[in-house]
Amino acid sequence: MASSPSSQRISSTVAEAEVRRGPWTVDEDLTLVNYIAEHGEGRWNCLARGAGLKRTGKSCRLRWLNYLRPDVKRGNFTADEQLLILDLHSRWGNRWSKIAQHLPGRTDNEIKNYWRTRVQKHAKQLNCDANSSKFKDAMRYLWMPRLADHHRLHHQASDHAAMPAGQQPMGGYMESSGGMATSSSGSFASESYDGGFYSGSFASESYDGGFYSNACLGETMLNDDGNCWIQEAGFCAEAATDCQFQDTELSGWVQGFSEGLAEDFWSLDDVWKMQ
DNA sequence: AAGCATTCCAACCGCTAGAAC
DNA sequence: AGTTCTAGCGGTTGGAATGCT
Repeated sequence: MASSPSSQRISSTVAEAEVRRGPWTVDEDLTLVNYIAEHGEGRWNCLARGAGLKRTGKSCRLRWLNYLRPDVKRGNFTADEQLLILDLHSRWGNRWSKIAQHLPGRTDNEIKNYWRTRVQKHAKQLNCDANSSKFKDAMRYLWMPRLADHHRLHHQASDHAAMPAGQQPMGGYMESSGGMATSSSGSFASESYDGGFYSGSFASESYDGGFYSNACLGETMLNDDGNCWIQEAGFCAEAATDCQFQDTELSGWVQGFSEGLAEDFWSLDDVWKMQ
């Protein structure tokens, strides 16, 4: 990222005069990339000195990991990724690096920014905290099913076409036992995520109402290397909105969402626009 | 067209844990 | 055992880009 010198924050003290801060220039990027290509990464302070960069090792490391690494995926999050983030965050909270491990090519910084700018924005619109159980339930019952359903509509045909020949659906991916904690177990190995639809990922361990496992999990199939393919998503937005929530307060609240905010937050167009 | 507000994201900061000495 | 160094994490900020009036 090039920038004009005037826009760069330069340290003022004599001791720090040699340390550059602020946006990286193209030259700096090239220097760092070339140096790492030749010497490898690690020992960042030594690396910074060795490369002749007037940056801290910390700054070099961050630049490399978040921007220059060849496998960094850029661009908007896909529906798959959004679903995964929502689910993983409901499980682990702000464990960004842990969440990022399940999204190949995405950095913790990017996921963190996504959460803060997109998800928390919606929470604010809804006048609740993004970490509140109320908001999490709304995500599970409305946002995620809608995203997943929309995903299904978009990809069903192509997924079918792309499925390896001769493979048959496994039947219910997870048998509902009336509680998500049981039905969700074992479905979340990162290895099983191949960038496709992450079936079985919507369950929250804290949720035991049984609704999600029944209404939301589709039939799946696994390919030879264990990757999970969705065969047919067994739930839809209607299932979610028709659901009778056990919590009457939440039910009314969600109903308010559906009616009052359908054109905004819960609009599929709006959700899809974020991709 | 200009000014203001908002959004988005790269980069920084402080802190912690673990390794090395 | 104590100190220093390094890597990594999560929170925060600055400013460019974009949208709105």
